[in-house]
Amino acid sequence: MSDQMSSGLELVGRDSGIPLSEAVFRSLCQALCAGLYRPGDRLREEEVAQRLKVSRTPVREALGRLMAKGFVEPASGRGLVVRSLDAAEVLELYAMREILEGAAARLAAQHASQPEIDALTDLENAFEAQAGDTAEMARLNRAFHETIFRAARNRYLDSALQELQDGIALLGITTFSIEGRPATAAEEHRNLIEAIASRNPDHAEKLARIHIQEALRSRLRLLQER
Amino acid sequence: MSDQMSSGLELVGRDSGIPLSEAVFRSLCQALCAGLYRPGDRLREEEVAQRLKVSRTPVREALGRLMAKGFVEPASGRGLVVRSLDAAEVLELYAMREILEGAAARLAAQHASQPEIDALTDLENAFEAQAGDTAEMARLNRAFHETIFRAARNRYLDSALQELQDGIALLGITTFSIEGRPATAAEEHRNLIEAIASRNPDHAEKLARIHIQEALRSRLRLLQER
DNA sequence: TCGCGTACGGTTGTATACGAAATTATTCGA
DNA sequence: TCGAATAATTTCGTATACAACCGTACGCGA
Repeated sequence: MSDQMSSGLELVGRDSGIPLSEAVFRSLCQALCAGLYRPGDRLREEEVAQRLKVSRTPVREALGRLMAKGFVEPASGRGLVVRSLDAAEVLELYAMREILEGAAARLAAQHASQPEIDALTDLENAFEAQAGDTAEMARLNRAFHETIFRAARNRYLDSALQELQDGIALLGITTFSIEGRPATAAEEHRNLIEAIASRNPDHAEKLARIHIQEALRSRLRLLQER
Repeated sequence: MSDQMSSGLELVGRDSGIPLSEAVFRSLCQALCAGLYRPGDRLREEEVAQRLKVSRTPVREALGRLMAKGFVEPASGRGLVVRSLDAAEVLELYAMREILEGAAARLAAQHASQPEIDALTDLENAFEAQAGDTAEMARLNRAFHETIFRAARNRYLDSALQELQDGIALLGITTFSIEGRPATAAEEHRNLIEAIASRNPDHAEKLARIHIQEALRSRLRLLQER
């Protein structure tokens, strides 16, 4: 634990030569993913500026980017509010993910280099070595999928998938907290790696789509038990 | 022709209650698509601000959004420059479009309402009624595709496809200036409408993918004859 | 003549100040 | 007591001013 947890919302990476607005943006992303701001919460420029001890200008820039990403939306006269994904949007998000992850797996089976395939195996081993640490599992899982994205050799596909991943991170708690989900996901990952390594695009796409469908099942179970 | 062509870059929609930064953003998008700024051109905040007769603040916000869309990129010390798509990127763009348009057509075959199918037919009729006006053909073509996007009932898919369309608009001249391309496209459109109307997802996806592949062929022919 | 260092100009990054619009609270009247 | 109108406050949108950074060009020395 950091000794300066305070009320959260710490300015990240101020030491580096990155612009302040970038640091503010990252801080807000982090705060949103950490659940520091819950959906429906107001997000006022002045308040954020004061908490981060910067002026409104860089805050404004960061909020603009957050709005472009769809994380927050304007609430007439009351500043911005953190958006929440309704049930329909969750379904659409996973439907889109199925399309894109399927396509990425197909392309990865065609274009992945041997080092990339090795990296997938390494990440998967690390993933399975993690027992109960869901946060670390989520991190490794994301790294695994991002490796596939890059292996697909299409920057538009890559950035679209990154966007979706961010949207999922916004949903909060990961599905790996569900009993048995990590083991199932691990097996799906292993099969997918094998399909990619054996250069079988059709099979890779099919397995990736099934993987996302299973992830959706877990997600819905998680949402409904609230 | 407008009587105020001047040197271009007119501030659009200032009368409405939209924020200035939004108006600046639209103006710049328009200018970019119109080829007023060519790839490689510098885009300085101060210069744009003066030409639009606003301060740097809203210009800065607009340029930030343009950068997020990948239309411009920072050139250290020299402001921003308009990005150009190299050959590899064009291929990736169309590959991504094939994936997404295919998925959209599939979903549209499942979810399109009768009014939407009628709208597609109307737009296609209007498209074929246009003889030589390539600009109007491009507009109708985009409306046609956007109707399919919406009919797919997935807002993530829709926004991703809109982004790609913007990227294509950035390429400049449309492929409809090629001899015979409008007629070919029209036939592909008709076949696609029929597949959607007869609720055949597999066929709709296949036809949409072929349509994009043909569009890419035309695009490459256009690029190579420079 | 070539290389290095310094100085200058240009460009963005950030802060602060002002104005407009919308919302909310309060008060007055019925 | 309830409704409507007005005033006050909050919040954003825009402008302007200042500071820091990065290239570039010029000059000096080897």
